[in-house]
Amino acid sequence: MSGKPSLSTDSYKGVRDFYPSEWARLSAAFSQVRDVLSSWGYEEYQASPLERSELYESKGNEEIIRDQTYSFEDRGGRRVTLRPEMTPTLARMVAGKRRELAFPLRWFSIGNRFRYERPQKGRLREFFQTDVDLVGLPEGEADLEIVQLAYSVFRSFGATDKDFIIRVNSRALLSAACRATGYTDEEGVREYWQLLDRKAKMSPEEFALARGSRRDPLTAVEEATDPEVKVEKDKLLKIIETLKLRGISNIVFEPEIVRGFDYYTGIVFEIQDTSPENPRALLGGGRYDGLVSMFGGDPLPAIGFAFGDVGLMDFLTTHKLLPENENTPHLFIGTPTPADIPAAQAYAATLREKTQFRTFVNLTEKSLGDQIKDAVKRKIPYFLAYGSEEAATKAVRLKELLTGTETGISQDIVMQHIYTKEQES
RNA sequence: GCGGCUAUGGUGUAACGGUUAACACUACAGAUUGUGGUUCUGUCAAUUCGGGUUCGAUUCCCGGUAGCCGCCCCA
Repeated sequence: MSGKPSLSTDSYKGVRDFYPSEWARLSAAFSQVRDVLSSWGYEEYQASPLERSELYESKGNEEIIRDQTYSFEDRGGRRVTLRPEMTPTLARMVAGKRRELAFPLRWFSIGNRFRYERPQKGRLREFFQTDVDLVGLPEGEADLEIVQLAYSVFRSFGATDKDFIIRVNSRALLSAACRATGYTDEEGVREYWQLLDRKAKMSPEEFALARGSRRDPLTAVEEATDPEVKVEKDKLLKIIETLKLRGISNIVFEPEIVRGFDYYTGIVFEIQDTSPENPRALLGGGRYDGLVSMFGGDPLPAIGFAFGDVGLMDFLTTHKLLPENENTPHLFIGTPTPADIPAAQAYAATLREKTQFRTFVNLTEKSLGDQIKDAVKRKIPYFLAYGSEEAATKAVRLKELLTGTETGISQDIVMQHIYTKEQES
């Protein structure tokens, strides 16, 4: 390359390229998540990232839509938004077929989300998120299952209860506390919640100053003298108690957590990393009983949670829990001369035929020595040369590149040999 | 949207107001034409972009862009 490149190889601002080794790690984590969710009977669904803009606007707060999503007009004059979150899509899909679906639904989806924001730590313009929802059941056992499921996902990676903490609160409790302290107007309540959301970043004095002279709803939660507050608080404490009895030791009542979404109506919760380097919420969720009815019809209760890939990978890295995944081919089949390629390809085909065996044939004109170098560089564990000699004798010399040992065996048992070796290690 | 810091080959670093911008790794080629890793030799490859100061700028100044960090926001 000489001179200046006319075209940048950088990815677009705030999005990532995943080269095979990186994608292998991420997709291994996704597989793990899929396995756990499937084992609980949750079914995967998928939808396009393109949505009509109204889907997000109908929840209010137009500023967010305008400033913080990728929105544009298509050639037919339709306003389009790249989905910033999955829940409205889920609600739309559920509402669209509510007469034919078998409730309760246990659904999940793993896919990309887009937010037009300034990229910074843990926040990108495109990220992958797993959304898990249980639709059609009112508060009760469904709430317990969803929290248990979130816990199980993290535990399945090998995390212990010390690695993370589940913080639980209730929107119903917060609402009752606000009413009890005289926050009657919706706007005032929302302002207070936003303030509460930031409380962790503020000093107590700053918080008191920002709150003004009114009585703090958190005090009402603490005292629980108001009957309505007491009912909600007892209900929440009971849930936490039950979850502890079911083996979740790292769950706490945290009256300050709010979660950002407006549509939450009941329990809200988040999972936080306990390591000091990674103080962000890794997973968030809650009950949203009103969302589906925005599409008409009776309210349909639902509860769910979501977690992003960035936080998850940070968590797994800091706690050394990254699952191993090998996308790497098992075997490099070298060819002494280009004329050997057809025979080698035919042999490779027989190796692939019955299993997921990952192998390919050298198509370059490099010498066998260079082909081996190539295989080493690609971190491929096995190498064999396939040429006229092997085609005639039906025997190959299988080379284990890590140790340098070479085994002369019948070409029919190569796969078996490699699998046996892998099981031993 | 606001603020701070940063920007040198593909990667990680170095240096300087003045001739060929250094080193390591990587890549590529060869020593080595049916069996690698070591070693040796060689080659390719960079001062983010625009403007200013200056005899001269990669270096100093301003702006753009990008990255990181913080704020706002997090629906």
